[in-house]
Amino acid sequence: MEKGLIPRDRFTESSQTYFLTHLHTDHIQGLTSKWGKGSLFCSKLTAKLLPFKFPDFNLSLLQVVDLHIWHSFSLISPTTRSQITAHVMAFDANHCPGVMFLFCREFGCLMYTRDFLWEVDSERAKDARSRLLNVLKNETVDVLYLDNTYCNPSYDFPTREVVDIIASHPEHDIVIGIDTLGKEELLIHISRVLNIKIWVWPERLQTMHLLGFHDTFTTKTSLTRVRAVPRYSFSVETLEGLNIREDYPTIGIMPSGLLWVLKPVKGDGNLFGSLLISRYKKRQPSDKLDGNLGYVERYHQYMFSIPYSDHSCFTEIQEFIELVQPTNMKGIVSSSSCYMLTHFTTSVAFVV
DNA sequence: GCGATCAGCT
DNA sequence: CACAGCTGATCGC
Repeated sequence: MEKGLIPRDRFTESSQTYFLTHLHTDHIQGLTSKWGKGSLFCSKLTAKLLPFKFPDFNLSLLQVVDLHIWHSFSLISPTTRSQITAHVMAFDANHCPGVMFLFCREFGCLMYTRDFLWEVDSERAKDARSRLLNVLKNETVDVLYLDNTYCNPSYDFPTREVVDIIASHPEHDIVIGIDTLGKEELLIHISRVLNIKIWVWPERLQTMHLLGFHDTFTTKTSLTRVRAVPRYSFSVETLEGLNIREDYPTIGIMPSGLLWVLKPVKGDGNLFGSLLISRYKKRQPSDKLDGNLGYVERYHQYMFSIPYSDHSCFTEIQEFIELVQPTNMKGIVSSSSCYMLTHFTTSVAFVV
C-alpha cells in the first residue's frame, strides 16, 4: 500500500481514517471527549464502552464495524489524489475486549492484530480459526502487524493455577488486582469453576454489564469472599493491614504476564509450608528469559503472582502466524522483535 | 478551575 | 526490558 494509507489507532496525528481496536490507555492517545478529527471505526462493544470513558463524545462520529463482515470506506490517494475504495474486516482479538483489523484493497492486504490473544484450544478458538481461514483463502496478507509482546518460548499462561490458589485457601478472603478493562475471562473462569460470585467496584460492575456479564459480578461484599479490586488500590501493605484482624485472613493475587515486575520479598521464601509452595517451583533470577515462566510465585506471605495475560503467549503467536502466512511481518513491540527474528525468519520476511 | 499533556513510578 | 495503568506537576484556555 502507498504510504499514508495505512490506518492505525493513533489519534494525535492527522489522518483520513481512524480505527480504534480497544480502549486501553496506551491505545487511545489523542482521543478525548471533544474528538472531532473525523470518523472513528470501532467494534460495537467498544462503541458501547466509549461513552463511559468519554462522556461527551460525539457518537455520530462512530462507525461501527461488525465482526466478520467486510466494510467499505473511501480514501484519497496522497499521490494521485484519486478516490480509492478500501475494505476492512474486524475479528475478535479477545483482548479486554478488542478487535483485529484486516484491511484490503486492490493491490493487497494488511492485517493489524494490535493487542490480541489468539486462543488455540477452546470451541471459540476453533470458530475463530475457521472464520479467519475462510477469509484468507481468498486473500494474501502482505504485511502482518503483530502483537509480539510475549513472543518468546518462555511465555505460557496457564489459567488453572489461580483457581488452585483460591481453592486451597478456603477460609481466606481473596483480593485480585485488575485494571479498568481486561482480564474478564480470568474472573469468569474463577467464578464458573468455584461457583462463586466476584465482587467488583461499582464502575467496574457497570462495565461488566456493558460487556454482557450480568450474573457473575456483584458489588455486595456479603455475597462472596473473592474481590477484584483496582490494581493500584492494594499492595502488600494493604494486605498486611487486612491480616492484622485474624477473623478475615486475606491473600492477594496479581495476574500479570510480566512476572519480573513483581519483585519477591527477600527472606520470605520458605516460611510457609502450604501446598502451593511445594507444588510450584520457586523461580530463580536466572530463569527470567530462558526458563519456563509459567508457574505461580508466592512472593510474599499474603501475595501471589500468577502468569496471566490478555496477550497471546508464544505458542499462540506461532499458531496465528502459521494460519495467516503473511508475506512480511512486523512486531508492534520493538524489544521483542529480536525473538521474532530468531524464531520465525525461516518462513517470513521481516519489515524493519 | 478545568482539561490536556508529560514525567515518574510501578 | 514493558503490561496498563496511576499520581502529580505543568501548561494553555
